[in-house]
Amino acid sequence: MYTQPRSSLRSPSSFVTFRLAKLQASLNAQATGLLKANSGLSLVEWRLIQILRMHKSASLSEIARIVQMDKGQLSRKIKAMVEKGLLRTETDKQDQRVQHLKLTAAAKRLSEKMMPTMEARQALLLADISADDLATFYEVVDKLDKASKQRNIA
Amino acid sequence: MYTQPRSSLRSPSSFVTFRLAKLQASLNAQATGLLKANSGLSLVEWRLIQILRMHKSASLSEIARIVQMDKGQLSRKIKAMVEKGLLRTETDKQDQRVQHLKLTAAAKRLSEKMMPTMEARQALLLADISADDLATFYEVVDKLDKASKQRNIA
DNA sequence: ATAATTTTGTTGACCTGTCAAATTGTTTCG
DNA sequence: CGAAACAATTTGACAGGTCAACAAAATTAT
Repeated sequence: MYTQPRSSLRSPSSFVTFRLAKLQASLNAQATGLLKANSGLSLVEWRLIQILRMHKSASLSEIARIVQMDKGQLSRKIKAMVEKGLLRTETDKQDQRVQHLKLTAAAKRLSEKMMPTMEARQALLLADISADDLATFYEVVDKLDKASKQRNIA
Repeated sequence: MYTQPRSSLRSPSSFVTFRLAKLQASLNAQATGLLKANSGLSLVEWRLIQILRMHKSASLSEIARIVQMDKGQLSRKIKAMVEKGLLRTETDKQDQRVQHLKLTAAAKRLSEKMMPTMEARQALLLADISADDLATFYEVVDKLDKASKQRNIA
């Protein structure tokens, strides 16, 4: 017996992706606002700083792999951050193409300063959500992520 | 007794928002690819067409409210879509500022043509997800959405 | 009626995200 | 060695998204 697709597409908002897109926009606006008000950092800058806080030093390509961010965008962003005094670059001794990126003291200070706010935000976001529900949520996110990699449909 | 924040922020990828951002990028790429291959529509065009399929006729401001999209972006997009022959505009009789937007036959044909693919995609995305898990997922999305509207933190 | 306010839509400026081509340095292999 | 293949980064072009200023029309308040 044939059953209707679970979420019929009569309404655009029933597309999973519509809802996620709206959520994403809202989350971005919130984070961008907090960062701007408290540190002057952009969202991308904040993310790069967090990556480098973890990895101490990484090259553009490594970062691109880790966050799945576009190389081109990264290249430009890094250039700007070096000019703003947030990053230092060191050319690799063996391979002169690769630049190792490191945080400057200024970037570390800004990161320290923002961290409580960003953790408070994360806590606020998750406040009403039970551990079980959150686990289920992440499972679904992972499944969607996997399915979204598939490029041949119909 | 104090417990660690549920998701400690040692790793950037533990931010809910990191994961959602990556998922979003992947979903967008998938949809954009399908649309381009099968119809030449952009993602935004597809979304606007779906909104108008539901509402028959709507003004720019109404759409902006429905999808929470920027007025400026909409204005330009609509102009382009009128030029491409996807939309018609009709000036309101009572209020000469408002333009009612309607789909052209061409837009409806394209939408019909794409719909099976987009429904198949939606089905693929949700294939492995139980109804219960999906419900939980949507609940969490709604909670995140609400929390993301809060602008004063810390 | 008319001045002040609000609403609708347009425009300019600017940032982010994606794709592809170009550049430069490194490695592989005949 | 030297040509071809490969990898890291840069650049150009363009779509998407956000913000703020603006003009025109409508509403309201006096």
